[in-house]
Amino acid sequence: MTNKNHKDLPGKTIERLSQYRRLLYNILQQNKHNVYSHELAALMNLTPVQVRRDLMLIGHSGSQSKGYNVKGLITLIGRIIDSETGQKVAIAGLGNLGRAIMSYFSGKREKLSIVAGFDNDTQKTERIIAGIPCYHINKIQEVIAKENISIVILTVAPEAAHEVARLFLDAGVKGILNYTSVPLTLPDNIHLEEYDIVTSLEKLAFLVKE
Amino acid sequence: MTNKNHKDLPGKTIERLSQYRRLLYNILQQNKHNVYSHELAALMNLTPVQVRRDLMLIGHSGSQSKGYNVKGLITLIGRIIDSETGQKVAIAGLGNLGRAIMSYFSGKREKLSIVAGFDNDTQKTERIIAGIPCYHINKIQEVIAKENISIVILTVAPEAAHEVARLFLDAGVKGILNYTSVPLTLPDNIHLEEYDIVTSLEKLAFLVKE
DNA sequence: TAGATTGTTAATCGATTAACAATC
DNA sequence: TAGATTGTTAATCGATTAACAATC
Repeated sequence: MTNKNHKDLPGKTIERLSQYRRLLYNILQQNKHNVYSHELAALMNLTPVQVRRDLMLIGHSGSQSKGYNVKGLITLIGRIIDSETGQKVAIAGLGNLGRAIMSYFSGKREKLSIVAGFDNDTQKTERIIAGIPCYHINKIQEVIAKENISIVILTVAPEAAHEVARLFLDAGVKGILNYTSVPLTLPDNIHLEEYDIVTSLEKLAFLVKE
Repeated sequence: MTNKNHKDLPGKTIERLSQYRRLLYNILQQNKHNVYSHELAALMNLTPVQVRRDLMLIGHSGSQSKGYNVKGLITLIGRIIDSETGQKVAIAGLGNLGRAIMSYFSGKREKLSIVAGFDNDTQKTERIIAGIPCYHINKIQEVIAKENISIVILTVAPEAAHEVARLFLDAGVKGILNYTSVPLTLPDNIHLEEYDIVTSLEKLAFLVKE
């Protein structure tokens, strides 16, 4: 049964859809037009059942003889996770991490592009880094409105995290990807993803020492 | 009841312990020696119950009048997640992301230190970056053994991910923190944490567009 | 005593996996 | 028909939250 309401797809399924798509592009480049659930599963370290269940949830069906059609699946995933009109992203904080993300993303996703960088250090602003124009943070309001930016990636220093987040919220941003080590508390209508490098390294260290 | 067997603490609890500890250090710096579960919860965007349950699982008890003792809790968390002797970490890939992590970590954790960087570009190796000596990847075996490094952070290009991971496994590393966008398949006795920036940004974009 | 808090079990929620029918 | 595969429900597992007793 097709699940028309993509809003209520499990969060983990959404994450995997993003990863399936990337692998599917690779598969297509190898001129392979169909793929079995166990092949995708092996590539992603999952069980074939989980792959089939994810595809069931988005209403993509395959054939027992040939598996799933790669192009069709790429298209469907795009219809689900991409926005039709495209979404624009800003980066706050142009240190090593900010620049790493900038150059990593540069031109990768059609529907999701980083279009502005911000920093409070004038040495780093009013110029173009990795193809992306960079501004002083006192231009947040102006640039966010003009470019219609809906998402910001926070890579600022911990001390500045709360304040900078607030500036972007006031400017109208709807989602924050928080790479500072400071947990943020945001209004309910703002979406938040947080990731903390220290935490994941400490967790791994805990697992390794056992 | 004290859970002596820290091995089977829930993974999510381990992650939160790392974050509690960081906040507790801040609290201590403000000369606050006790903290209530609702205070910690507010700082981390959790419910007080969840905080209390985590602390129950590690066997730390508080007082109804004063809450939890900050120093005692820091010490206990350290006993659980740190290794007594300390653990050493290498970074593979000295691009923007690798360097961001290096400078971020530099001297932050006593029991967990990044002691070597590796790259295949000789321009970036045989020198010291952010206080950390950097070597050509043909020295992996030698350096990992000499320094007794048990964890590697992978920030290499996607094409190189599998090959480089293998080199480190062969050299005896026990855990991999994978920041390449390539999912890795590893032997059961090797611990793995993966994080993919593109996936989290795409997930956030999906949530925002709804 | 009333109010605030900790500590703990049971219930719920979310995600994965087992089991198996249906199809090629 | 036998074997491999997809599709789907039910069972299980893991994590969070609700409920409440105990204590200061």
